[in-house]
Amino acid sequence: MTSPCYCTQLRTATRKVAAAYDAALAPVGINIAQYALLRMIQNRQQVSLTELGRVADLDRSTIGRNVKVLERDGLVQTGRGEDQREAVVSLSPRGVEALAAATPLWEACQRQIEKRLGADKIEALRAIAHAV
Amino acid sequence: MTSPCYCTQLRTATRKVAAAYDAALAPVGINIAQYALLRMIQNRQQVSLTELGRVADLDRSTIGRNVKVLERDGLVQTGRGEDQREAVVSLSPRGVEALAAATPLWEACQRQIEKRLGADKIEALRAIAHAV
DNA sequence: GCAATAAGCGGGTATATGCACACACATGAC
DNA sequence: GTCATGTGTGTGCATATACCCGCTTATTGC
Repeated sequence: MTSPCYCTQLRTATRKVAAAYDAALAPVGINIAQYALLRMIQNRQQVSLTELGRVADLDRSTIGRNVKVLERDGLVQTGRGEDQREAVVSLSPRGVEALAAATPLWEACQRQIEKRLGADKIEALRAIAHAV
Repeated sequence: MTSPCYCTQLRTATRKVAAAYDAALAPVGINIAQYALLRMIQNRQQVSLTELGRVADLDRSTIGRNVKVLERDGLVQTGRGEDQREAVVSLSPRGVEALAAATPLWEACQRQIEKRLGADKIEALRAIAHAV
C-alpha cells in the first residue's frame, strides 16, 4: 500500500482553500494571490520587483506579470527607481481602496478556516509552512 | 497585528514542496502533477475525463488539457468509450515505464518530506487535507 | 576611464488551473 | 419516433507560476 502523496495532498488542499478565498474576495474583483501581493506592496510603500519576489518567494518574472495585471486594473502604479534598472511599484488610490474593501472579506475567510481546522491544525499549518 | 494568511502559507508551502518533487521527477521528464495523474489512470486502467476530474478534484477542462500533454508525450492513450461522448484514457506502455521509473524518485521525496516534517506534522497535514 | 562582471527586467515558452459557452451524444417523456 | 433535457467534451479566455535568453544599467577591477 503506497502512502498518500504529501505533495498532492498539499496541492489539493491549497486549491480548495484558495478557491474559498477567491470567492470571498470576488466582490472586490481581486483574488487571494492579488490580495497578498497588494498587502506586500502596501507594507513597503514602494518596492522593486526583485524585492517583491524575494518577499513573496516567487520568481521575479511571475511578480512582474502579476503586477502587470494589477497595474492594468489600476490598483498599482509602476515607475523607475533611482537605480534605473529597478521597476518600483506602489499602491494607487484605487489599490488602497480595494485593499481596504477586501480586508474584512479576507478576515472572514481567516475566521472560517480557523473554525474549520481548529487551533491545533492552524498551529500545525504554521509549523509546516515554516518547515518547508 | 494581522494574522498570517493561511491561504498564502499554504500556497507558498505547496509551491516549495511541489518544486522539490518536480526536481526529483525531472529525470523521468514528468512533474508531480503528471505523476499523480498517471497514477490515477493506472489505478483505474481505463477512465473518462469526468471521472478523473472527480477523483482528482480538478475541473474537467483542466484534466482534459493535462491529459493532452501526457498524450502528446506518449504516456497515455485516449479513445472513445461505449458512451460515444466519453473520452477514455489509459496508460501507454511508455506511460507504464515512466511511472515505474518515477516511483522510486517519488518515494525518495516522500521520505525526505517525512524526515523534514516529522510524524506529527505529517499527521497534521493529513488531517488538514481531510478537513478542507 | 574602460573592460568585465553583476544585477534588474521584459518577453518567449510551458504547465496547471477554473469558468463560460458551444457542440455532440444519450435518455426519457410522450 | 421526436423533442426536451441532461451529460461529456472541447475551446476560448484569464490567472498564476517557473525557466531561459537577451537587453539595459550598475559596479568593480585595473
